[in-house]
Amino acid sequence: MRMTRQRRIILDELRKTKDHPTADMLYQSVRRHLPRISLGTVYRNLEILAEAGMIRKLEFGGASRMRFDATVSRHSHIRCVACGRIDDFPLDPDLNPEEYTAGINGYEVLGYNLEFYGRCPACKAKVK
Amino acid sequence: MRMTRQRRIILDELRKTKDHPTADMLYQSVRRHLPRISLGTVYRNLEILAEAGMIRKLEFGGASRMRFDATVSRHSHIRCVACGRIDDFPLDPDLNPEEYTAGINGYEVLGYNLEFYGRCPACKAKVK
DNA sequence: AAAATAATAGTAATGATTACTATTACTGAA
DNA sequence: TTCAGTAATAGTAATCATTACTATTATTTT
Ligand SMILES: [Mn+2]
Ligand SMILES: [Mn+2]
Ligand SMILES: [Zn+2]
Ligand SMILES: [Zn+2]
Repeated sequence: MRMTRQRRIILDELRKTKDHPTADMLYQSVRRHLPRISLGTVYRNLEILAEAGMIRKLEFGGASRMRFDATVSRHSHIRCVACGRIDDFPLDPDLNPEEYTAGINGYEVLGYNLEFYGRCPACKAKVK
Repeated sequence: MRMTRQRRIILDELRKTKDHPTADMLYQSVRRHLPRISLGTVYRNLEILAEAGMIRKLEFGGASRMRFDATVSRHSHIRCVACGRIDDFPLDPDLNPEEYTAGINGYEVLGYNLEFYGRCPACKAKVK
């Protein structure tokens, strides 16, 4: 993977913020450094950087757009139901989701979504 | 809310299955009873039924399409990473997510996503 | 029955993401 | 230092699930 000027700046801009910007938000800030970059390049590089494990791609249920995160260590998020803002939500491995009542990051916690992923019986059987 | 023929059949078809069909899958099965129904009507009624609390609308991170569920009581789901199939995943309120290692529904559990929602400090301040 | 209202079928628009393509930039031998 | 091979880019078009629009039809109320 070549670290092109475009790729470098996209990564730097993402690392600058504690937000979890969309591709388009990132496109806007990268454009201040590279006015001729295209949105497609931003998408492609975010995908490649995520693939390489240098950033994380976040897709929330209910929200239409993907978000990107420079923090790759495992953590959860909390989304404001009013404005859509997304903040980090550090997990305590000893707590179950019901027990997070304290207002982390100043948020009022209203609820959570928990979904699992895995391999179904049929797909397990197929490839072993 | 009028219980039209279309709305009734959409609800019935959803209740017939333990799957978590997309709007289009439902559209296909409803069409066997009402060949002239439009996809827009299916979407609109699913929205209205969800609003009324008669069904649940599910939106998973990573999956592009919304899913619908006739079971309205609180439960989680597990998605097969290979084929996209979605099954119910009953939650034990005393367990934290890490502890679901046993293969529920015959699934091999690979991981989970946990996201919270609430109101951020700014939005809390705004409307009280 | 007439008027008011709700819902529908069919179609168009939306919008985020992905795909395509001709051009440009980098790389690493000869 | 060429020069071929490859990777990446800018710009644009396509995709596709969902939503919006609109003229018509169905149901309820008066
Ligand atoms: Mn984060
Ligand atoms: Mn379910
Ligand atoms: Zn907010
Ligand atoms: Zn499967």
